[in-house]
Amino acid sequence: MSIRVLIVDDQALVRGGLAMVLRVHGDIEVVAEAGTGLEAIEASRRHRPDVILMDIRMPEMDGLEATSRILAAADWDVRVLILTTFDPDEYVYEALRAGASAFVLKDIPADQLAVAVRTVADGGALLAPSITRRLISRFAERRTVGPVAAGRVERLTDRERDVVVAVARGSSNAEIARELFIGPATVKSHVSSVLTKLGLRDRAQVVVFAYESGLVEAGDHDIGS
Amino acid sequence: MSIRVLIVDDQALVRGGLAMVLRVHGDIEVVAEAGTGLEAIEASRRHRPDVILMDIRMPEMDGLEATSRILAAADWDVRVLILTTFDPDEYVYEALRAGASAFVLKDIPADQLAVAVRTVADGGALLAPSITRRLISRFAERRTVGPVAAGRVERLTDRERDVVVAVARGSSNAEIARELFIGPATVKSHVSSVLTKLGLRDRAQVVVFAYESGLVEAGDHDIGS
DNA sequence: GCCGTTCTCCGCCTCACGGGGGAGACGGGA
DNA sequence: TCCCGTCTCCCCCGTGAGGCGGAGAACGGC
Repeated sequence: MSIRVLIVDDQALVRGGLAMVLRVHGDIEVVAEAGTGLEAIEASRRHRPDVILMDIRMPEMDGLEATSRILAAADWDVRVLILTTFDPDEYVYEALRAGASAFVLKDIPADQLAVAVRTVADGGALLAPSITRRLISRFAERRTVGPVAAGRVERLTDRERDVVVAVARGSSNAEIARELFIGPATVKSHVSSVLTKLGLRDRAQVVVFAYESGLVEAGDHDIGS
Repeated sequence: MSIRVLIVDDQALVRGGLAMVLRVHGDIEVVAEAGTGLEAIEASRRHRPDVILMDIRMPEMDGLEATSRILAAADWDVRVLILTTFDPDEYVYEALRAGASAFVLKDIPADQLAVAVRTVADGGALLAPSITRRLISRFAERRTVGPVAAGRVERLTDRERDVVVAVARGSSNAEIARELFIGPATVKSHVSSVLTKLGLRDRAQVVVFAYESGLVEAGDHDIGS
């Protein structure tokens, strides 16, 4: 059971090179090639590949757009591996949002490319080391050194932190009072000292602070219930 | 110039195996081994390795704690590669926050481990495919399907979105008016329609909405200037 | 014992915020 | 042509929010 691959790149030479590199592996089969985003959509529908090697910069429709369209319309199991020359941030994040499973640079060694294809086909994901680095640091800075925020969170007392978290859920003072089993006046005084200690103006800024400092994280809770 | 590696694992057999696997590569040199977190700190200080292969579960002090302590105290260039058996979420995120450059599972093929060590030593980062997958999906879901938020953002007009973003930076109505070159009354009416359309109560909840829906993201801007 | 911190709560005052309602201008679509 | 959505702006009014000042109780350290 070989891995069926579709190669998408506007340069025929690149397509040929990739196909040649992959064909030497017995478990990988290049079933089609495409030179534009539109062709990629058409080819993927007809050949139903397991993995698509997708370039980004292409005429007619770029690889990111093609990726989201293919994934949105696919009724079979297909994964997209973005293969590009440069690694500008926007592309990476857009690609991940588009649903790509991998983002590797074209300077990848030939044997590593086959590994990447297998990894993706197996349901895994894979990023170029430099990109992984950025993604990690972007993720890691969340809880560690929020910009101005850092170094001020610890000045808050436990109770004040409770209040901040509640405020960051969108609760009013009265609601917070009920949640924490204290009087509304107490909530107000906690909020006041929080505002003073953090140099903020109102509860809206407290919410911003909570997210930026990592005290709460997007996805932690719901809104609008 | 070989890569100097410190191996940290509480099981001597595992340490030996890893050392053996790595030693066959001419460019990698195992300079020391440690069996606990405390030993790891001591050994890293003495041998100043380029890369540390770090297990998580260990007596005395676990690998995550040891990682952050080593990285915090290090005055030379050292990177940590977390090498563990399982892949529970908490560990991954804690490891990334602790400053690890890589997180790979022990079922990694021997030759891939050497690749991982070289990647990390080169300043890159690397995650096990399954973990990359989770990190990506965790990242991707931000802008796509914010819980209740999703499906409501698009009901906002362009101008209303502008206002929401401004509110989510912690701006007051007067400030937003200056930022957008419109009257304060106009800002109020935009904010009002936003509150109505989204079923929210006040601007604090708008901030929550903005973060939860991905309209703004932690790290996008500063607070407290 | 005294002092500092934290948590709890009270009042008073001011004002930005948000609801309600209305209105004129512009542009696109029926 | 008329209608609708959007953007702009205005009024009044009630209230929640936040600043300021004060106070008592519990706890722990000196």
